[in-house]
Amino acid sequence: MEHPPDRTNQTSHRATLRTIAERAGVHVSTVSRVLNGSESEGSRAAGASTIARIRDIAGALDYTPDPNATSLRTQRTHLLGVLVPRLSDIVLATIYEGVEETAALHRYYTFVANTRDDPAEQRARTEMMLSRRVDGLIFGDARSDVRYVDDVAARGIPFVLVSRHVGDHPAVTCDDYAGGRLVAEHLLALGHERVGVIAGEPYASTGVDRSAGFLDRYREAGLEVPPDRVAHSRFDTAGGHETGARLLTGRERPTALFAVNDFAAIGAMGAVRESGLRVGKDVSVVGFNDVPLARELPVPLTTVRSPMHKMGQRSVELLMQVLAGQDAAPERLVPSLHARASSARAAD
Amino acid sequence: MEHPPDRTNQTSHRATLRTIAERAGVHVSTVSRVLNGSESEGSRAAGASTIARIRDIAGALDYTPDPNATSLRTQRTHLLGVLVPRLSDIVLATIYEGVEETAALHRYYTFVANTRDDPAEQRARTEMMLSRRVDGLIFGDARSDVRYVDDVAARGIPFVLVSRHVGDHPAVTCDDYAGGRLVAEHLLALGHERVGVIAGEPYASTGVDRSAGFLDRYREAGLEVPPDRVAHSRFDTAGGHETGARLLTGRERPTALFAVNDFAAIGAMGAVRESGLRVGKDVSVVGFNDVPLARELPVPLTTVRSPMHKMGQRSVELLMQVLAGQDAAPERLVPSLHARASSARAAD
DNA sequence: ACGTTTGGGCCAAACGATTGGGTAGAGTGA
DNA sequence: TCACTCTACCCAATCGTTTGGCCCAAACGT
Repeated sequence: MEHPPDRTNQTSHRATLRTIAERAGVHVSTVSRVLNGSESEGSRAAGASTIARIRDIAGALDYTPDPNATSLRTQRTHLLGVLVPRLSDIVLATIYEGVEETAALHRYYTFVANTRDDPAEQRARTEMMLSRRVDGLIFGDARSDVRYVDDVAARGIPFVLVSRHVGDHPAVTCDDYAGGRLVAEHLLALGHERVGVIAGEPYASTGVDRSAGFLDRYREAGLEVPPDRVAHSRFDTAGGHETGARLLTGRERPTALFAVNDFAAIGAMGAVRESGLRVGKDVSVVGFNDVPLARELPVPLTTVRSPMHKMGQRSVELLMQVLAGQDAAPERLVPSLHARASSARAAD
Repeated sequence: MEHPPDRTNQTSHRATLRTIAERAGVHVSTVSRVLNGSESEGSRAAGASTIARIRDIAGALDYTPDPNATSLRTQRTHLLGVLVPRLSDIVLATIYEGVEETAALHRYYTFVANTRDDPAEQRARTEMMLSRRVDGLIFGDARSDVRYVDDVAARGIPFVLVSRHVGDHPAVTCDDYAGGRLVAEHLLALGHERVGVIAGEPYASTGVDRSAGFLDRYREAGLEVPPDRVAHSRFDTAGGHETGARLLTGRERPTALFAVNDFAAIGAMGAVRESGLRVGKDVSVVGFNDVPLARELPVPLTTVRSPMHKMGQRSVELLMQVLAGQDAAPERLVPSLHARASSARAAD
């Protein structure tokens, strides 16, 4: 089972334009024009029979152009860089699925890298991507405090944001503010007056907007949520657990918790259980994103569905516009609330 | 906020070997040799002062070599292709995190694509990767029924498998068989005699090995699990739910369910609840992988931890060996069981 | 019959880096 | 002094494509 030390047979009989040109008895530039499609170019380059011959030969040899040679010549790589906090977060993974799929449709390939929301990593990974000469970037990890993307913009590098927005760079997000309001609406309708918010990281527009929408709606209902019932947190289960536990220990225990992320919500459910309370009976819990397992939990989770896959798609399409030199308006996609057993009428 | 229609300023003053050569007053080949490190080459190419001068200039211009030009010349891209069933599966996402991280360490970049376990997609995506001239491939989606990887091997393309194994291609997996035995051991110790297995897809070695280990251990204990208590399933929550529900409706209801995947286990928990039973009281549920949220669930899930991140790492290292022409032995990493509230002593 | 178009190509210069050969001059040994 | 070896470079081909020109012959208009 020794592997061949060199890959000669892999590369040696890879067809190139030259191979085809020789076989067809025409010049390599003719082959290039014919194969490059663009109809008009092709048919101006050769007669119908020559075109057919070239196409046949290319097919038989299953020729694929060498992307390195192409990129070298054209100075565009058809490569996109995607930065996310972490891919093991289902939300980002799903967004990325949309990105990858759509990019492939446009014959683009994507690199993706985790930055852990760490500004140094963000910077480093971006430079790595640029050194690979990507045509454009998609940031899923924009921070409102460390505005690295401003620098990137200043350098004239084409990019879009996804999931989070910052400044007025082109971005595709969920309408998080509206989503937050939906949750408030829901909990108000169920009669919850004392509520807590697990608000996520302060530098991410997702958490910030969701909380803002929620708090605004409560304020409009005449029920200002006091600051000690709004706590920042990490976006994962552990973060939700801690923060949830903290919110539950106040003098007046809230009857409902809104976590700006499903995983934080699951953590919060853990905290509720640990306090000897029942989710959906003693304390309602609402999440955000509607990840697939939300509905499968022992107590199914009420949550706001955000169109993650679609956000990925749209972000690529937006980037295509930017690459074409058009300018691109921010987009916010509309969320919808899905009520399940984790939220119920207030008990008190 | 118009974007510049062309990216002249992005590319125009990108330093090349020539820029540096001119500034330094030497030939471009000299610059190449100096910058290419390799010590011996470098110092044979130029005198100490020239070397310093070149290095300085390159630094000042922050030169990075054009990977397309390099690849065109050297016929190697420093690119790796990674195929997974889907990235929104935390397990694969975590493996990929390990891959990406380790690849970056070796100055390789990775493309990743979802194949949904669909043979046609697998084939198509592989060809896409190859048309991008990747140096090697990592398959996280090998199927034991449609042996596409055999073809890939036959073409002499360097690759390794991760997560699943098939044939005797180089693979990095968890010792799934041992993991299955661990679960059996655990449930036997708790006195469970009637057990059901949610066995995953029949074409994935993960599920197959985990079930086999489990069933073998039960058999050794003199408790053969009847075939109607072993059911294939998809790996996601929905799959676990369905299959769990089916297993629970047999005449003699099992007192424990082993799902070969945490998400299937969560689905099974949903099914248990739906049958009016309590997880960890009436029915024990055990999963596999120990994804982070397993311990945060309302009823924390007993599960087997598989070193997902590490599998990703090791797979890259194995591929590096293959690329170096050495041959590479399969690896199986050892799993460990983590008992939590979802499994308890048998009730009957 | 003669200029002009057009169909059907060919030519060659890039793109940026690598690498197997030179080669001029300085130093060395005999 | 001569042959020789280093040292420190330079030369040029090459990887596979793209693309602005150029060119020849046939057809066409008048």
